[in-house]
Amino acid sequence: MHARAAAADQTRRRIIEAAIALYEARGPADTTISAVAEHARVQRLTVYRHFPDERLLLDACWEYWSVLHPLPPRTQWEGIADPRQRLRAALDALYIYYETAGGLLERLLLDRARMPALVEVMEPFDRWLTEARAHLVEGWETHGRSRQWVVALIDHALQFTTWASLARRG
Amino acid sequence: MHARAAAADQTRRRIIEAAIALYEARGPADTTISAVAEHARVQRLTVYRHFPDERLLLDACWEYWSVLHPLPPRTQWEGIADPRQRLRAALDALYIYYETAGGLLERLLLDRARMPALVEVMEPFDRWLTEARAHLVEGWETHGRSRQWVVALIDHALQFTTWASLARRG
DNA sequence: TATTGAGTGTACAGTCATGTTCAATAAGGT
DNA sequence: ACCTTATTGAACATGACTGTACACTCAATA
Repeated sequence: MHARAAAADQTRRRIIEAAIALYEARGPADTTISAVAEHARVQRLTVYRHFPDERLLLDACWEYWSVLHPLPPRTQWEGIADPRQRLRAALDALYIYYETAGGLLERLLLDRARMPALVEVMEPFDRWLTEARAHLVEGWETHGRSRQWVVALIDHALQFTTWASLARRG
Repeated sequence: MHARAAAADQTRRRIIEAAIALYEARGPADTTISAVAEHARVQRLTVYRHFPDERLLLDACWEYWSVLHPLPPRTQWEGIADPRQRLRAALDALYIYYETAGGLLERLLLDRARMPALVEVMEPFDRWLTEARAHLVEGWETHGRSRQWVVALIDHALQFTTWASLARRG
């Protein structure tokens, strides 16, 4: 019970990689099981065998992909006392992440409105952002501005769309 | 030949308004002809009679909606000499537009990737942004930064996503 | 060697939207 | 009163995708 399971795992991986490729190309909401099977050069039934529910495929893809594109560890900046330097370090790390993960991430974020399951699947990403923001808004002086202003700006800087908009022009 | 044409126009308007409502709720890409007919309380065939092609419906909706939500005239700021004040005036006007038009605009921008026709339909909007940017980037002093930096920042400030992200928190 | 099971090929029923046709209705126009 | 026409209601063929079923192959395993 070894070479057998390995072959099955190989098939499973092919399916996952095909799904991710299609997610990236057309977005998960427009990716059909049929297309995944075809792209993985596998019978449609085989996909159902490995992933009876589409949600299971989604989970598997996210897990597989998360290992290839890990979110930057918060330890990189949470020791920095100066809020300005801390934010800079955090944004540097986050923007590198966006740079490498952006291909799929963009599609996932776009399709969240249409696929409720995506919101749950991407929960680690949202939690990362939320916790990072909570940490990064501490310690700033509000030069006359309201504190809400600082939060809004930092939150905006963390958004993927912000990085995408700025990166488009360098 | 009067009350007759008026009634037909009324039906046409009901269809357009129903379509816009659905575009705003689910996005144009996920709006079916059947749903439009149902929402307008009209037979599906009637929709086809008025708009043989889905593209024609899209055009009619954009035209109808554009009148209700006109883009701010560029004359509001193009006379201002100081680039800083000029940008401020332009952003004020644009953000008011986003405030009122955002409901549908957000959906249209989201669905552009899936509906090539949308890109053509929204061409006036894109052209507005392009021309505004070309005008607004003039006259700035680049304090050591490259000129590309100025363009990127102004372009970013004009984006709908920027307004949406900042407006979410005030 | 007999068995197990992953994967195949085909098939069928069900759903949903499309696009088109046809006869019937009801109201406006002349 | 007679024509015109927008709208209706029903029908039909088509296409894409889903989910499930069944019989089959072939290689790994015990």
